[in-house]
Amino acid sequence: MSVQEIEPGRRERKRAETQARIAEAAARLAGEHGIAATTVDDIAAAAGIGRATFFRHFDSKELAIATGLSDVGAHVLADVIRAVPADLGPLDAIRAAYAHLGENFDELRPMFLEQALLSRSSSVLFAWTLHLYVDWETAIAAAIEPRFGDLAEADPRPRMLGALTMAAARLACDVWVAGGGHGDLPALIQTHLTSIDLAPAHLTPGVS
Amino acid sequence: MSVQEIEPGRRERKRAETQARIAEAAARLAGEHGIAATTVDDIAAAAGIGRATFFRHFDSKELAIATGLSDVGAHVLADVIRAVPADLGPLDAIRAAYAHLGENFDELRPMFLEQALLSRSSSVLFAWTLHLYVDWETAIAAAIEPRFGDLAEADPRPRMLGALTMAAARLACDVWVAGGGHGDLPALIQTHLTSIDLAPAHLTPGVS
DNA sequence: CAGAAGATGATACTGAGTCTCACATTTCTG
DNA sequence: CAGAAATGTGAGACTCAGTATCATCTTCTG
Repeated sequence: MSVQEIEPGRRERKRAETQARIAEAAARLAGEHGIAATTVDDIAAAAGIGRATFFRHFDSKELAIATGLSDVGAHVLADVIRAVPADLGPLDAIRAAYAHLGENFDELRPMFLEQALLSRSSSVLFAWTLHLYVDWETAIAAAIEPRFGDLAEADPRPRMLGALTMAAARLACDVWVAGGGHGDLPALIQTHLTSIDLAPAHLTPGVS
Repeated sequence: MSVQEIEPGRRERKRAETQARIAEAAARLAGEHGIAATTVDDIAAAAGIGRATFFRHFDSKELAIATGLSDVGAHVLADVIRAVPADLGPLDAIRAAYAHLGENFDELRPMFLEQALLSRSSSVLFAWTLHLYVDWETAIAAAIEPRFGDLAEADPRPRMLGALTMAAARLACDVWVAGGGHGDLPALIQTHLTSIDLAPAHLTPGVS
């Protein structure tokens, strides 16, 4: 009850800022000099912290890089989903969010391509990228949950749809990168997302 | 054209055997003493090879452990899918394969639970487990591909369905582990797999 | 059987990740 | 507002993962 009034704790905010600074430095240095040539000491120095502090924020070098690479482009999806008209169903909301994110894709294209190539250049980094995807899955699931009208207790659908969304993004990105980064990535993601038809009518009754 | 006649190369077979021996030793030692307490030297010694040879077979300690953990239970899915009646559609084939694998699940339950807990006990190991899942995705996609009647060039459906299958397995396993490993894991996977209804009719026309 | 190609083990080296400790900063409490 | 408690920080030491090199041995090819 003295200096800080509105804030939700000064420590937490500083911590988040430091974390973002580390991730940004990690991704930038890895992009400039390559992953192998970027040491934790370099990243820590660039972020203005000590080496020990680095590991208090990230479990590994690769996780910091992966976080820095994707903070720019992906975790925002959950926020966009929340901002989309409330009368859209879960899947439609995701599609609308991707459409919204794709609007100024051309500006971001070079950055996206560089990040996609980098995260696929090392299997360690790719593994950590996949680990991050699980976090986003959870975030997406939480964001679309209110849009299910008939949600039972412990309903698997939000999580499954979150996983499906991230899978669509990842596989579409694979195709996009294989094509040299030309082509419309957001549209590719939408194509992937809506490619499979899992209507109950297609299930053969009696199979197990 | 002297001693080896039928074999597909002696080198390749030995290499596969060594790899399996390493993975088995890695998973066993990690299960007995924990991941942190298991060094690459230990694993190499237990597998009867030198330290340098270990890294010629696996990119990391965690990948070897993850491979050893899951070789027992999951990569076989693709083979089972191929063995299932040819007139079943892609999704039905996957469901039938899970049903088949679930038949003697009770015997394997303790092993599955131990492995699931272990792979979730360390975020590094979990990241590498996710990395393996991508390989399985690909294997599953290849196995169900012939079951799509109308497959276009570079059709995303097999890969998407592969990803969906692995997501269902992973998320169901999360729920299963959270419930203490009681409950019917194969049935949980099936529930997850068929939970989301992605019929085209549900897509609102005009949403971007 | 001889040479090519590849696998192996030993060794040395870099750097990731962990731990501990002294010190600084923030938050809590009276 | 002060002092206490809790938490964040950097520095240094240490273990071990992961890489590179080289001599030796095994497997394939003709």
